[in-house]
Amino acid sequence: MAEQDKPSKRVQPRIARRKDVAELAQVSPSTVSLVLNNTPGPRIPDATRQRIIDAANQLGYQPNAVARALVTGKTMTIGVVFHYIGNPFYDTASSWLNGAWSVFHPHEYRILLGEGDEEKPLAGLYRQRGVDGMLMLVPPTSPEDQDKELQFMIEADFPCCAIGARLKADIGDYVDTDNFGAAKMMTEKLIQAGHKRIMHITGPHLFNSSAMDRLNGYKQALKENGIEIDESLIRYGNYTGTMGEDLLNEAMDEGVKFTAIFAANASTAHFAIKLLRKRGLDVPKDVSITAIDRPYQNEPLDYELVTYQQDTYGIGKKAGELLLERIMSDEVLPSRNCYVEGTFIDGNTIHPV
Amino acid sequence: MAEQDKPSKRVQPRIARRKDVAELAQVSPSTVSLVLNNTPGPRIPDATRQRIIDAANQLGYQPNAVARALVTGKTMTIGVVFHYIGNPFYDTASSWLNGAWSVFHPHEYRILLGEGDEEKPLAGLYRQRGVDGMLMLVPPTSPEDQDKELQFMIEADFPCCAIGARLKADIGDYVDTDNFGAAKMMTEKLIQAGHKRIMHITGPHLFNSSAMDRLNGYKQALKENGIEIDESLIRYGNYTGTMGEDLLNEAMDEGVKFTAIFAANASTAHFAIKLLRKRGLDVPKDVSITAIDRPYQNEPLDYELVTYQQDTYGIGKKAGELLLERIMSDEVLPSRNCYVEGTFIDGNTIHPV
DNA sequence: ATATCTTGGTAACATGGGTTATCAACGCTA
DNA sequence: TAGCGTTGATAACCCATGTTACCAAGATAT
Repeated sequence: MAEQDKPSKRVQPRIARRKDVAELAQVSPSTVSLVLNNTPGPRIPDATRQRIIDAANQLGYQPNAVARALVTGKTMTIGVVFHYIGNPFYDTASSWLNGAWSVFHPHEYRILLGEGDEEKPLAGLYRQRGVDGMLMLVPPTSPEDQDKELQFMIEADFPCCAIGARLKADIGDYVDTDNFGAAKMMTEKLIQAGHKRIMHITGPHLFNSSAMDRLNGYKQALKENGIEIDESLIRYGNYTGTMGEDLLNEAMDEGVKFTAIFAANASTAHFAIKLLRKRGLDVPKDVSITAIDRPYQNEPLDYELVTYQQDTYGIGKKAGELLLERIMSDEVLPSRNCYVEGTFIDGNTIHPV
Repeated sequence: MAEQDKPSKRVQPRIARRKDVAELAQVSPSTVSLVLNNTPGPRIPDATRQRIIDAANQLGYQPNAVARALVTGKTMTIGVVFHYIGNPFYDTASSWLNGAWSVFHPHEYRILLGEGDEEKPLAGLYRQRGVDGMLMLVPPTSPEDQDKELQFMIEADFPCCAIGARLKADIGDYVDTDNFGAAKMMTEKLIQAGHKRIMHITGPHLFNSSAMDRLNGYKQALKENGIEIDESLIRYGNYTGTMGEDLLNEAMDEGVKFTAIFAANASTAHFAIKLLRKRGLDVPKDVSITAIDRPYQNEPLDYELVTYQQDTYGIGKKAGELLLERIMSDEVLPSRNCYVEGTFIDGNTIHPV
């Protein structure tokens, strides 16, 4: 039987290894490590140091990150897990990422985009030792699955930070907007303008803590102002504009009376306004609207929503800081909750009753 | 001198290694590899196989990705290098990413976000052996630096794909919109409506091939229609809306006459329209506008731009496919250029002269 | 009984670099 | 000259895996 040749591989010019540098500089590989890593302790005279540094430069040597990760146990990589309905990466992700990036980049940490897989959403990155910490934006699975998946990470006190939704499991930190407070404030703005029949189109409150918090903030505002909660005014949505539109349509067809809407998020508000107009109503004359976040940040639309704009960049940054601290720390830090303040935008979508 | 204790580390429950599985299954570590990787050749009876699989499940074993990468030389990671003025990740990045993701995810490739560092933009990821291939969105440095930085990768035929701008260096593939064709088409739309004095606000044409191609497309359209190129109508911008606004302002202050604008990108168009309105002009009655791309994809604004919408998801997907093919292939593939078709949007920003 | 084949599996090496115990050579002192 | 400290560096081990050459034991053929 003829021995089979290996398939011919791309011919790659050998990338310099420690050994190559060592040979060129006439020292042992260990010495190269000692010098290039500036390891304290061993005394290497400047002449030798320089010889090694020159050799390294000449060869364009950079230590193999994989080998280094194997021996140090640190990959210098942060896993970022995004999840959104049907879309691993969604629009606003970029400002979160930029915030986190601003923290990690100076420390030479890289960002690895997460699994996005329904079956093994998180554990993979951790159990395969691929990352040193994890930033989670929106829990990837239902609460039950989470617990199972997160079990490994919890037991290991694996450095984690959740953004935009609290994890059910008590693991790592949580950074977000004060959704409860923001929702309460946005509802109060309507109440202060004299509104009493305020509809709330919610987010997926069963699976997402921010949606739940906003719903509770809405209820609290009503309570504190002596307005009875009318369940027919609460429409359970999922943060998508189309769903919000359908719910509103339905409510109006049912003949539910209201003079204002507090929408759980920007997209819901945007589509609600579109629908109201389509049905011949004026915003805000006929219906006032507040929300959380604003469609198309920083850009003028033909209305200016009264809203509470989350500081997504700030949230990403803060989350990065907490996570980095957690990674650096030798001790197990307690879980921390952290709210990043947003901005109230006083638009033109409220009209006094 | 008292011997110093190592700082106490987080106590982590030991993550199962191959060795642990081997012990539990009463076999050698090698056998574990053979079974779990389904290595062809060695004959392991089903009973033993099952014992190993059970042990692995029981321990939640997943092979250490780092060790595996070291020995195989494949990290199963794609580097994605984004660069934009001041912003490592910009808004539309998400659709590119989603396109690329749709290709890589099924093959178990992960995405590592690139350097974003002016000094060592690309070489790091490659030379440190961190990634198996690279997707580059917008060249990170000036053309000169690129050549120097890319030298290593070129010599190695390192799998690369550029998106949104050709690299000067001949390395890997290039996927983009047909910028020349699109620009020509958008200029022709204006010409067909009778316009002859058409201003073009460009992108950074000295550093970015897409901006250059669009400029050339604009010129070509004029030429083919017998319209002389008037340099005072070409304003050299950089794709940012604010810059475009300034340039337009300047041109108008200079008293340059024009009846239409072909804007190099969406942001430029958007800000141009805002400025024109601010200066009391109507779009399109006084000034017609076309562009490439549309501000705020998929959402209605109070105008509908006549534009050529790039298929960013498609570009990301195509780039992913070419890159993957390149990574999988043992041979050195020739450089390929590939245009992904976009969509013409027939808006309302053209008015016949 | 001996040679040969098959089955089932393992030992050993390689990957590239961090870390530490150790060591040779040299100069100085008693 | 022996003993000792210092300087300058290195050999050896470790990380967790993939891979291949090899081997022991039993079965079969001669």
